[in-house]
Amino acid sequence: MTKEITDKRSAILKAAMELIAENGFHGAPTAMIAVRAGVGTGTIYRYFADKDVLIREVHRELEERMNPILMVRNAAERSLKERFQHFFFGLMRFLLDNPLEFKFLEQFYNSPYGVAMRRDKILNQKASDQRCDTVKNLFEQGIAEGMIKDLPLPILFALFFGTLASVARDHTLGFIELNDDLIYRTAEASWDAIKR
Amino acid sequence: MTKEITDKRSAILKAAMELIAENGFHGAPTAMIAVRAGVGTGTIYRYFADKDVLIREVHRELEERMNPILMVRNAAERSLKERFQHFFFGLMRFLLDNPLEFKFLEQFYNSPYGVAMRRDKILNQKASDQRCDTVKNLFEQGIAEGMIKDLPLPILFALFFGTLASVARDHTLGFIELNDDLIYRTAEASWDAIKR
Amino acid sequence: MTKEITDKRSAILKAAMELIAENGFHGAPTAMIAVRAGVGTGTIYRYFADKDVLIREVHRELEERMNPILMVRNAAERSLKERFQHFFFGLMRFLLDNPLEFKFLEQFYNSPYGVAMRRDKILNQKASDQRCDTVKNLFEQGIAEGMIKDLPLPILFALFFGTLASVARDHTLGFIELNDDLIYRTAEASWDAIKR
Amino acid sequence: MTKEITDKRSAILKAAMELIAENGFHGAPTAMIAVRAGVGTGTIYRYFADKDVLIREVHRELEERMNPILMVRNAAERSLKERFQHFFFGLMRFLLDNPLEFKFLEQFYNSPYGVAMRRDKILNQKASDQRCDTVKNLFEQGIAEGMIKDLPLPILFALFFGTLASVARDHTLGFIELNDDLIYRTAEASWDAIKR
DNA sequence: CATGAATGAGTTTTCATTCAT
DNA sequence: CATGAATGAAAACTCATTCAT
Repeated sequence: MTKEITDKRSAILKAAMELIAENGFHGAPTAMIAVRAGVGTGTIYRYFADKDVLIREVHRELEERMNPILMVRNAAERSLKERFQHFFFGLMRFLLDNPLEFKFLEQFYNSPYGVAMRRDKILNQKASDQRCDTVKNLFEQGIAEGMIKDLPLPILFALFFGTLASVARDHTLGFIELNDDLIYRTAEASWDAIKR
Repeated sequence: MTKEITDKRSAILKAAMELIAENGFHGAPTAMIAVRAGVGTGTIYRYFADKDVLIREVHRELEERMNPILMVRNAAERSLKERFQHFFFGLMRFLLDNPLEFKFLEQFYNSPYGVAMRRDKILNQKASDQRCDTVKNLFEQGIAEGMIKDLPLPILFALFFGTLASVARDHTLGFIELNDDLIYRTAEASWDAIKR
Repeated sequence: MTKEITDKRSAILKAAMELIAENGFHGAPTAMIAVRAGVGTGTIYRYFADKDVLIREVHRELEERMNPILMVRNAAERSLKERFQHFFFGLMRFLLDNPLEFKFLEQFYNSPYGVAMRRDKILNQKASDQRCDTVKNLFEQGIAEGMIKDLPLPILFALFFGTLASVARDHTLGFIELNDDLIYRTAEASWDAIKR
Repeated sequence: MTKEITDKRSAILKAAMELIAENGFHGAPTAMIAVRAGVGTGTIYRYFADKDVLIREVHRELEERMNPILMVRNAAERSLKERFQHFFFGLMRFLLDNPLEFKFLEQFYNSPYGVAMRRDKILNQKASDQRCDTVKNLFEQGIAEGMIKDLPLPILFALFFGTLASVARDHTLGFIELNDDLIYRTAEASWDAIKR
C-alpha cells in the first residue's frame, strides 16, 4: 500500500521530468503528465500542493541523485588533478548518460524556478559530511596549496562547469560526437584553465 | 513622423525584450508587452505578423548589435592572444553592460525558438567581410599555427563562451562583483585552457 | 450519471444549433453557446475538439434524425406518386416542425462548412440498406419506367427540393401560413413538374 | 472629380461584392475590400456609414441591375407561357453569366442582412410602372385567366424561383453542366408545375 | 476629401485547479 | 485515497471603426 503510493508519486515525478525535458515547460500540462504517469489528473494534487511544487520536487530529487557523484570519499589519497578529473568525468558521464535529466536541468535553470537557487546547489554543497569531497573543497584546498589560481569560486566554477555544460549540450544537440578521448582532452584543457 | 512610426516598433521590441528577460516567456503576454510599450494590443500585430516573429525579431536585432563586437578589423597586426582577449573583453562588456539583453538571450537559446540555430550565430559567423576577424577565424588560425589546442571547434568554443556566459550570469545574479581586473584574469585562465 | 454527461453534450449541441439558427454563424460565439447550454466555456472543448467539429457534429446529428424520414421501407407496395408524396410530406413536416433545425441547415449549407458536401447528403444517400427507399431510388426507377421526365438527377432534385425548401422558408418567415391542404397541393404541383 | 468620387464608390462596391462572393462574409474584412478597391481603408467610411450599409448597398444595386430582366414591356403580345419562359431564361442567364453576383446573393439571403427583406424584392415588385411585366403580374393574370394553378403567390414563386436557384447553384458548383436545351427543359418542367 | 496607423472589444482556445463521486 | 469532468481566467489574435495628418 505504502509502496503503491510511493509508486504513484515516482511515476508523476518521472513523467513530469520527461515531458519537460522533451517539450519544455509549455509542452507539459498536468493532464499530459497524469496520462504518462498512468494516474488521474486529480491525483497529482494529492502528492503535490501545486504544479510549482511538483517541478521543484523533480529538481530536488535530481539533485539528490547527483550528489554522490560530486561527493566522493577517500579523496585524500589522490592528487588534486586526479580528483578534478574524477569530478569532470563523473559529471559529464551523468549528463551524457541521462540526457533527459540534463535537458530538464537546462530548462529548469533557465526559468523563473531556478533563478533563486541556481548554482548554490553545487557550489555551496553543505559540508554536512566533512569526510566527503566536493568541488568546492577541491577548489579551496587547491587555492590554499597554491596549485589552483586564486580566483573567486564562482569563476573557478565557471571554468569547470560552464565549459562542461556547454560541451555536454553540444553533444546532446548533435554538434559533436563525444568519446572518452575527447572528454579526457576537454578535462585537461579545463584543468589548464584552473591550475596555476 | 517616420520617426514616430519607428518609435512604436522599437518600443514594442524593447518592451518584449525586457519582459522576457525579467519574467521569462511565460511572463510576457502580448497584453503586457503592449502596456509597457505604451501601445494598443492590436498595434503589435501591425508591426509583427506573430508573437513568434516579434520574438525572433528581438533576437535578430540583438544579434546585429553584437556583430561589430565579434567582428573586428585589422586583426593581422595583433597577436592571437591579444585578439582572444579583445573578444573576451568585448563580449563580456556587452553582456555586463546589457544585462537584460543577456538574460533575454539565455531565455531565447533555451527555448524552442533558439534550439535549432543555437550558437551557429557566433560559431558560424558568415565571413561576409573577409577583412573582418571572428572567433572562428581566430581558432582556426591558432590551430593551424600550432598555438591553440587541436580540439574540435565546439569544444574550444565551450572553453571560451561556456566560461564567459557562466561568469556573466553569476555577475548578473549578484554572486560575484566583476571588475576589469577579474575579467582580465578570467580571460587569462580561459586562454590557458585553449592555448597549447 | 451517464445521463448527465450526455445531457451536457446535448445541451451544447442544442445551444449551438439554436444560436446559429437564430443569429447566423456570426451570432454564436463559444461564450454565448456555453451560457445558453448552462456550462463553462471550457466544457465545450471537453466534448468537441474544435468549434468546427462542434458545428459539423450538429449537422451530422441533424442528418441522422432526418434519415428515417427519407428512407422508408416497403416502398414496393406503393405507386411512384404515393411514394413521392410521402417524401414531400415527410420532409416538409420535419422542416416545419423543426424551424430552428431548418434555419440551421440553411446557414450550414451556405457556408464554407457545407459547400463541399452540399446536397450529396440527400441525393447520394448511401443505399446502405437496400430494402430502404430513397428519393434517388424513386427518381431512377421513375425514369426507367417512363413515369418521370428523363432529366439529370440534380434537376429533378431541384424541382422537388428547391421548391420544398423555398416554401418551407416562406412559412418560417411568416410569408404564408401552410396547412395540410396547401402542402398537399404544393406536392401535387411539384409532381406535375416531375412526372412525364 | 465627381467622376472620380463615383469611381471610388463603385470600386468599393465591386470589391465588396467579389470578396463576399468568393470567400463569404468572413473572408471580406474592410481592409481587404479597400486593397482590392485600390483605396484607403478610411475611404470606405466616406461613402458608406457602416459596413452594414455598404453590404446592403451592394445588394440594392444588384437588385437594380436585375429589375430590367424581371420587368419587360409589351408583354400583352405574348402568351403566358412565352412570358414565363422569357423570365425563366432571362433570370437563369443572369445567374449563370454573373456567378459572383449569384454567389453574393446566396450569401446575402442566408445572413441576418437578407432575412427582413427576403423575397419582397421580386415578389412585391412595386408596380411603379404599370406597363411593365413582372413575374407577379404574370402569376396574377394567369390565375385570373384560369391558366395557372390557384395557389398562393409565394408557392407559385417557390415552384419557379426555388427550382431555378437550385439548378443554378448546382451548375455553379459543377454538379451539372447546363446548356440551352437543359435550361429549356427545366423551364418546361417548372411550367408544368405551375400551369393548371 | 483621402488616407492608413492605431485601437480595443470580442473571438477561439488552453490548462491549472477543484470537488463530487 | 483516486478520479476525471467541469471550470473560468488568461492567452493569442482579428477587425470594424476612428482620427490626425
